[in-house]
Amino acid sequence: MKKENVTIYDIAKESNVSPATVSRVLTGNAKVRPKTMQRIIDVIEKHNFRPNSLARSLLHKSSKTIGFILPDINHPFFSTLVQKGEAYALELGYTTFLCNTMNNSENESKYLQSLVEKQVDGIIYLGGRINATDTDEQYAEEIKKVMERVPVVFVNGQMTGVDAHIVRTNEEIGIEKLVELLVNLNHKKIGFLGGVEGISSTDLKKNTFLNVMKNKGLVVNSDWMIGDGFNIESGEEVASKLLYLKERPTAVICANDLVAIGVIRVLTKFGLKVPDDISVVGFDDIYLAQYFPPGITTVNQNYDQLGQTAINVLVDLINGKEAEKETVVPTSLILRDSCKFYTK
Amino acid sequence: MKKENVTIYDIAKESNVSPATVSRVLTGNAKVRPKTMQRIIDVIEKHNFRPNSLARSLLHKSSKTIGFILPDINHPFFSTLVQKGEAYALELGYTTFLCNTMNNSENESKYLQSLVEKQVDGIIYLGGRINATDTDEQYAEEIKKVMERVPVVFVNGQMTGVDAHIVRTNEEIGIEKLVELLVNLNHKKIGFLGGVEGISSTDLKKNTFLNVMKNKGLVVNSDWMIGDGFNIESGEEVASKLLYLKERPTAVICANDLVAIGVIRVLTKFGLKVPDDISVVGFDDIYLAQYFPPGITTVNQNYDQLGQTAINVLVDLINGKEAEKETVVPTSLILRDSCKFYTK
DNA sequence: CTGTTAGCGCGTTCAA
DNA sequence: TTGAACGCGCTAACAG
Repeated sequence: MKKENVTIYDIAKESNVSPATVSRVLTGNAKVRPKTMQRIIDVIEKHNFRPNSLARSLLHKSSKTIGFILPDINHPFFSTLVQKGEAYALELGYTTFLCNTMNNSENESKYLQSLVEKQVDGIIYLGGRINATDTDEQYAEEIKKVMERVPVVFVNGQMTGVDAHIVRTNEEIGIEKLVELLVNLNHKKIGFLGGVEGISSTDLKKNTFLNVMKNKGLVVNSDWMIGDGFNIESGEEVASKLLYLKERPTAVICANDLVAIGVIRVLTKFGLKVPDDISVVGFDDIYLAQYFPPGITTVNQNYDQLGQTAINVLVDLINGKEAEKETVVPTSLILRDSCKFYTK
Repeated sequence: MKKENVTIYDIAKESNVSPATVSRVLTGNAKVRPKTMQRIIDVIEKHNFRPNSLARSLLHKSSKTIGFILPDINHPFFSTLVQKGEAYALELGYTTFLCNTMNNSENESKYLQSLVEKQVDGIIYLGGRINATDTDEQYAEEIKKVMERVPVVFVNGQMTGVDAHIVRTNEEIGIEKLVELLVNLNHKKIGFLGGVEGISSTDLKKNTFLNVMKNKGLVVNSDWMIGDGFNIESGEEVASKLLYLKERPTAVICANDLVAIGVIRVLTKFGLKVPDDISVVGFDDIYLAQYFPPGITTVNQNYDQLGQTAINVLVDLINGKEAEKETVVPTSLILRDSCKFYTK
């Protein structure tokens, strides 16, 4: 099935010019006599010739390619973010490699290697290892070695001991806004559901939640901070535990919208109405949040800005420019119908 | 920001061997004295050296890379399918380029070019241009030129005049099963909602629907075949039109699950209960179908098999083997709670 | 078992 | 305005 490759030599020969002239036409880097140019273009079109970007990249030591490492392309948070980043990178002349690790740490290593070998100009790192609150020493070493060769930007993550550029959502303020909303709605018993201990975004959200509650003089029952996961199933699981409690919270903040969906499902199934009997809020503002009944009040991730900023920082790094070490992207509260004034 | 590249020459020099020997330990293609090997490995590790796969691919004329062209990575059908295909390709030693065209035909051209230039070994084509019932002549020419250089597999699509290998879902049987289910549930007034005219999968589904209905001796009111789109919004829109009809269908088949979700939302909002007042079924069995209340009866796409088959066919083509010109992947009916026996 | 060499396809000197 | 020649990093073929 080998198809013979047409090269600039073939084009050159057929056009009675040198390969260098063909190259000039291709790149537009130098003047070529219009007549000659036209002749060459005709031959190129005739053979449907495309230059080999491998050879070009080899020469330039730049592939105009950015790699994305992400844990799960099926999770709407990541797919949305990646899409925004990709679109913007394309505008800037970069194509992208999407590396979906499927939440598998081994795959992260493989892909990291692969991206280096493929000579990407930069890497955007999302989730996975950089989401652990306690950094694994070995992983840190690995990424540091990668960073010696290729600039890397972490999105919503960090690794202790790794001096990477970071772009992140302001999750603290997001949680703060949610708590304040619920408190304004007269809720005093508020819980936090879902997430995974040891994952930095969860830990950060939980800590922020506890702090804000404390500042408001509100007590958090430890039974109200449970859950283990980021998907709908884990939301269902945690909600069913909630049902057995003698004293239930009147409102819950969920680690993300998927968890909120799971929680709402189970509560509804067992006869509790959202928001009438219990208020539920999420985080991320995924596409579904507006459509899942009753419409989920949540915190918008500002996907556009997050994606573009990450790319901007990375491209600056690629070009040897200075860049902010840490950029924090603001969030906004999205009010829908999953929470309500508490009247008791 | 240029980081100087370590090459096998540097490694060779420092290990007091020739570049060829370094290459041998890298590839494992020939024997090297263990002691020498160890010395080389040490130097490689010391410098954290990784071979440049660009150079390697240039030499081998094979990049061990597969490109995916897809219209929308945010659509769960595509993201799920791509994920399955990608995972399987990885097992076979191929990394993948994901090219998300964002439903933009220009981007399809760009990415097609880009993949050829990047010397991918093969291309999996999903959606977009190959989904048009009537093929655009120009697009056909373009893809034919690509196919002269790189093997291409179409998934759930086709182009008249383009002799491509195709792997597709058995959408006809899927629709047939849905109609039969509804008829067995005593429904006689059945509609088809959503989809876009001129998109082959829609046209195919609609035609199959009409044929099966005819064979059952059932009449389809043309007011019951409406809609324009594949997302939740379009489902909402079409459902609101349904509400104004004097005579409404007692059951509707939706072009996909997202449309079904939109339809259910609006019907519910206006006081019609699903499935009590009207039965609604979808297509694709996306992740959400089981979770969106009341749980959507649908047709499973068999993502694993679809993805793996596509990759298998493509890899066969890459290796110059014969492959089935068209492979049809079976579907299965997934029964949930969005339809019900009609009792009037 | 190891070294030398050539060439994959391209773009950029330098020289004409 | 054009051409000749080199080298990007790697590996296969050939010698030794």
